[in-house]
Amino acid sequence: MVTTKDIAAHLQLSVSTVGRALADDARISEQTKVRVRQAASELGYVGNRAARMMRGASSNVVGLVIPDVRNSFYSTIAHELSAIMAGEEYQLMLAETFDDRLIERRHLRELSASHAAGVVIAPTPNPHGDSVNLLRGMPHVQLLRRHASLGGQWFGLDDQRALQDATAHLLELGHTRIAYIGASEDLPTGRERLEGYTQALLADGIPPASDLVELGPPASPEHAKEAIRRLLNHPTPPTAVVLGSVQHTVGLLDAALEIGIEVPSELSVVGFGDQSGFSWWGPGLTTISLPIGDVATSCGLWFIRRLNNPPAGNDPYESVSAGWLVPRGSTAAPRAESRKRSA
Amino acid sequence: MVTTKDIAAHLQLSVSTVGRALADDARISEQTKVRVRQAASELGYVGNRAARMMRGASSNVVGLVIPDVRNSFYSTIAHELSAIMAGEEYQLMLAETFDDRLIERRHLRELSASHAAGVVIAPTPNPHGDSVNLLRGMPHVQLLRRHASLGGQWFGLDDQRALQDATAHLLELGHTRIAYIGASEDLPTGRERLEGYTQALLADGIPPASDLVELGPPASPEHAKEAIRRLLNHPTPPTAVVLGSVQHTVGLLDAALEIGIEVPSELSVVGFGDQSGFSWWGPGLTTISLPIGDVATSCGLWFIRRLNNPPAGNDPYESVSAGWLVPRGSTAAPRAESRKRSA
DNA sequence: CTGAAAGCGCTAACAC
DNA sequence: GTGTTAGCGCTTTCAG
Repeated sequence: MVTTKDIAAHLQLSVSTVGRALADDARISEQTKVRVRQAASELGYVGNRAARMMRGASSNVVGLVIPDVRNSFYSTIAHELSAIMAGEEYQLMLAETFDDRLIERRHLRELSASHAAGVVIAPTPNPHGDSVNLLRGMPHVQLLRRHASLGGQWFGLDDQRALQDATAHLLELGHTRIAYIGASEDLPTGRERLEGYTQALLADGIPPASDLVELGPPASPEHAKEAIRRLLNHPTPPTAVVLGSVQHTVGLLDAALEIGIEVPSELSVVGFGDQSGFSWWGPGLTTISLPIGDVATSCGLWFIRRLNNPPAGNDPYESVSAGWLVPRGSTAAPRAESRKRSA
Repeated sequence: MVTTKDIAAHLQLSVSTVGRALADDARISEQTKVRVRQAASELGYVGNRAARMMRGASSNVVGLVIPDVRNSFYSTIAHELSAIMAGEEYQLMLAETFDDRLIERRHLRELSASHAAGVVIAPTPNPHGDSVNLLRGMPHVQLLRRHASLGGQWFGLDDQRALQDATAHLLELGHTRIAYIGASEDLPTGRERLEGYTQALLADGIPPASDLVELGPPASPEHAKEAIRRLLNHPTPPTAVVLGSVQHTVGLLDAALEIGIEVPSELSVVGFGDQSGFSWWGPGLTTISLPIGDVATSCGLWFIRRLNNPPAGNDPYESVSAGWLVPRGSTAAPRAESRKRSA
């Protein structure tokens, strides 16, 4: 291992001069700087981060704290951030929480103990008080999900508008009994999405019916499977359903094939997010496509800049990206019989 | 930050005694150890890893070097490893190579410079000499892919058998003109898979035809799209196709819908791997399901054990897991006309 | 059994 | 402009 000492000996200089030259200190002559830099690259000098960290510097590690990387939303995010970080000499630490606030806390402790340069986090529904404190001590930004206690820096989606558009699409087709299966309200995104669904109905003068709303854990396809069974056993079943999470969409698509629901004649379906395979399903899934990759990229670039030149204050910053409806075959006007029945 | 010095002061001991007690040194009395341990936990002492690293210790970081985490194979692996590592006080560093050996080298340099505890790697087709040397200096294990120069520790799939089984399934149905679209031969897994395909044909007395084999970059769905067009424009087109990579499978499924290929009547298809959505596609995709999660788990557990008690030698260790055929609707006997034509 | 002291590589105060 | 020195928290001689 080549150290500053080696360079100093090689050039008959003191370690401090070498250190200063490498740090581009104003007090060092240009000539010396050049000599030092050259010697450093010749000898293959690589700064010892452990030593720097002992002097209070932070590491080049950025933590990515997310529920589950198998979810295509989060693997896309991991990919985009990893690519950006690698280009900027940062390393990405992967930390999965499974929506468990204690696991989340453990990861944040670990990141804090290792003097992480920063944290990008999609928080659990209700982060632990310790987690809030730990994050206060590290530069961080929230992604997709947000929790007021974790500060005002956030990059996310317009969740309300996404569901509003999805629901409006079904209303335009003539549906009136529209069900919603989505993430529970303890998640901020869950609240927003439910609100979008509700608002769209109200805008059309349709009172939201609580027996058409099925909320559950966002990471569970099973919830959607059970929910759709319940909904279809209803005396006057819905003629359409809107999904409020990727995993619920996956669950519903599986269930529809298992049960043998006829889409769109028996039931129209609007999915959430657009991943490989949604276009293959049955007549093609009409869905809300969301620019996850772009959100992650913006977030990554913004965060890097912040890490490289830390701002004095901690001004809130929000970025909201909108999705768009991708019409495919899974939505159609309700059958006459259904319309009559629901009238 | 609580240090050993603080504990020493608190207990009227020297730092060395505290350090030794925490390291469970034999020379320290049991009583002192107990006192020290108690004080440590009371004061909330957390060892400073930077300081330890300066003394030559390695970090608790395990690098995961893979082509692209958006690929479901690799996101599954990232997930399983991350879960195992978190439980053992290790942290998982995500490093994507995009099958570029220079990016791979950069990641390995970074991991080496940060004294990573170890590396789990799915190597690029032909790793750089520097990468080989860097890995020699770190505990490591190869996953899925293997390269002889990177040592004999490897966890992977029985690639040859997977393709042999897939091809045999089509032969049993009566196909004789069976095409193969898969990863290029510079990838060890690519060679194995092609070999499996070839062997199955030979076992049935059918000479492999080079114009039915389409090799290309494994991460590119586009390659499969172009390949299937070429194959179908053939004067005597194949009646069936076997895929030799997940991305090629995705590409082919997309292309089949775009072009409007009738599956299985016009073309039988056997996919590679089984991910969410494959069962939705058309009549359901017959495919080779592969136990990626299990392979990753075994690999993770084995590697952790190795990190915790490093063995004297570096004996080779190989673990091969087999996949299995999942028959669905995308394969059927060839049409009489096809059979006649190819006869 | 325990303590004192040195040193890992780097940076920052303090000289000149 | 450059050199000297001290110290970050820990482990590890070397003394007792």
